[in-house]
Amino acid sequence: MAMSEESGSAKTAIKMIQEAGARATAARLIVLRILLSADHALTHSDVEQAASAAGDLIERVTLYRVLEWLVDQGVAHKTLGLDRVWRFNAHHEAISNHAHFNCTDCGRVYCMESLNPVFAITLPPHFQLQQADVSLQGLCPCCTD
Amino acid sequence: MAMSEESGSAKTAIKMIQEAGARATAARLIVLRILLSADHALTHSDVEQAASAAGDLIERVTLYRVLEWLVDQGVAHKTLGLDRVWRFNAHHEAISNHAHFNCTDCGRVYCMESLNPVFAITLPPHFQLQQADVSLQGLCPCCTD
DNA sequence: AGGATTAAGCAACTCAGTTGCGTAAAGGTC
DNA sequence: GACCTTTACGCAACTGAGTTGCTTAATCCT
Repeated sequence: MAMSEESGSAKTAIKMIQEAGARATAARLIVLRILLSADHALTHSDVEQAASAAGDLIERVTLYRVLEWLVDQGVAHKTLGLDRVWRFNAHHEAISNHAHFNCTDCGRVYCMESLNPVFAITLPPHFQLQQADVSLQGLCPCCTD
Repeated sequence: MAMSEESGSAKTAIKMIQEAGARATAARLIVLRILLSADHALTHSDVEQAASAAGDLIERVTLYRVLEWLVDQGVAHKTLGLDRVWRFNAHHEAISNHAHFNCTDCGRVYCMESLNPVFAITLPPHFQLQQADVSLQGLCPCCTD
């Protein structure tokens, strides 16, 4: 697996991984760099294609494990699209609970980082709330007429 | 496929199907009856097991098609669980947009019918909102210590 | 009851994600 | 810098939800 010379965002990627106290392997750097530079959440195969387009071939299973690992480390997070496919996203700064926007046309998923809606919830008895997510559906900029 | 005698909820099921202007087949009645009597959203295999427990064997593909059909008719609706499995639910009365509660322990999904949170959303430019869903995570009554 | 329409049933398939295990790479130690 | 332990990669085979095509059977309208 060829490692190209480090760019600005790659350094950040290395830092993020090393701060997690783990090995900065080629696959992890490549994947994290791709996630960081994307403007929307990427599927496994999106990442695979992006890597391959850059000349980096990443093995299927490795990619699954890297993505899962990034989520476990808190470096990335994942959302389930309406097509039952996980999509991954990474951010330079830790962001709080935020909404996701699913495009009903192209299927892309966007993180609405600044969108943290406040709403009051009163659950039925014996339900213990841990987290609340907002999922938005509509048309993304690429798909608006 | 054996049809047992009609109970109260089954009549409603028949009505709901006939009002959709379609054939009230055995499979559709059985499935709809099961969905109506459940207190939480059911997976394909939940329905299959419930039917089989009642002595009604429903073919895999038929079940998929019935569930999909019920959703298309607006009689049932479906939500994606965190395990990437669709869960189905039916209600005697049409209910508006509502939140879903995902139990992080047992995986069950509950419709919070009376829970229709209001929140203000301002999207980035060129995003067109069509729908907003709220997904809750936590412990359900079965799983609370 | 008869006949056109529509759904059920079966088999084979797709596709995202997983598991097990042997090999290779990372990074600390001498 | 070479060595060694730990950890990740790579490969193959598997799982399980959901789909598709096509034949047979059931529904229900007249």
